[in-house]
Amino acid sequence: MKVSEAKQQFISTWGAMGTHWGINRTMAQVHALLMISPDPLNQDDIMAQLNISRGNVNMNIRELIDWGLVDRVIISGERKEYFSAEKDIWKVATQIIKERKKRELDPMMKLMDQMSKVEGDRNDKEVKVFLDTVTGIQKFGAHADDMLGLLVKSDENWFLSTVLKLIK
Amino acid sequence: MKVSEAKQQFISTWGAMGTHWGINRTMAQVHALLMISPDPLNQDDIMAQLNISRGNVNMNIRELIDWGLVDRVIISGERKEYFSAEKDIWKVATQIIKERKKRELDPMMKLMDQMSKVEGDRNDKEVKVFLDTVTGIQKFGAHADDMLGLLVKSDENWFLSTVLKLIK
DNA sequence: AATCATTTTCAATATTTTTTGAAAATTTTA
DNA sequence: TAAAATTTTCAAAAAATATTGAAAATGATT
Repeated sequence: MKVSEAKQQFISTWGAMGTHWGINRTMAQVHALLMISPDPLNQDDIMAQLNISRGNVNMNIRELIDWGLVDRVIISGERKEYFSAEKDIWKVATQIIKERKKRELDPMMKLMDQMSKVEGDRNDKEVKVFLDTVTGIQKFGAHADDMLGLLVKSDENWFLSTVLKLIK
Repeated sequence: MKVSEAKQQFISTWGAMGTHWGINRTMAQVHALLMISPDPLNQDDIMAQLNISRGNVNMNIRELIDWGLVDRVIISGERKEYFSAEKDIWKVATQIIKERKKRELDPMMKLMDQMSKVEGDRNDKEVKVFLDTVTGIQKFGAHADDMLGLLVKSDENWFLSTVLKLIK
């Protein structure tokens, strides 16, 4: 496989993967493109490479910056804005996990807290099953939280790799 | 908050959460409804509770069965089919993780393997950055795999909770 | 085997999400 | 400060996705 071909494939796959994870296909493609670009790109570069409109590039880039996955880069002597993506995949993952936790897990857990205070007779089967589900999610959430923290740290932790293999 | 109100809220939140994770809103709602239902429900029950058509219920139930999250239940004396969802949230999570790994992570890693064999000069910056990205994803994927295995097992493993807290 | 009950399918429709592109806003240059 | 370059916005159009509902298929009962 040639490099140019492989790059196309990479971008397209990363985009498809994005849709499975609740991320806009184009946003994921822009991200992929920037990850494998040795140098920062500007809006026109991205438009040309992905065959999409200026407005589309602009919106998705903004979103990527919002997620902390892409940075604006100033190139001296250049008038246009350039963009580059974090290339260390660990940092990318860490960033995504942090954001999703903040945007999704935290609010969900807050809601579960409220729901666990629901009024009703605990001997009622309806109420019991509902509360059990809520409590289960709460416990799971706390654990998942620890787990994600662990994933983020495990890269740098020599001890952990050993433990992981051991338990597996 | 009253139970009926809380249930509605739960279903709606679980549905919204689903869309963030690449899951059809209705499918997530049906799942939520079944999780908090003390007894199995049939198609008509689900239609009534969620205000959706028969065809829609049918398709989403089938998908949930496909994911291993819902089971058909035979109720003796009843002619209709009934459905129930796994209520242990750990089993639910385990099942989802297993399925997503199989459907998404595994094929992605296979593709990365192919891409790592791309032809081209490794001194070329273009090629180098591309290969570094691919390699990074491969390493991350392997690690994430271990990690998911760990998450799945950690529920039953007394030792792990300690380690988790320790490292945090 | 005919009738009734239930489930499944799928073309048509509705809804949601994404994309476009031109106008407006902003920034830079002269 | 006017003109040129660039970025941003957002209403309208296009595309993708989800939903409906009625007809067909399947299964159960008499």
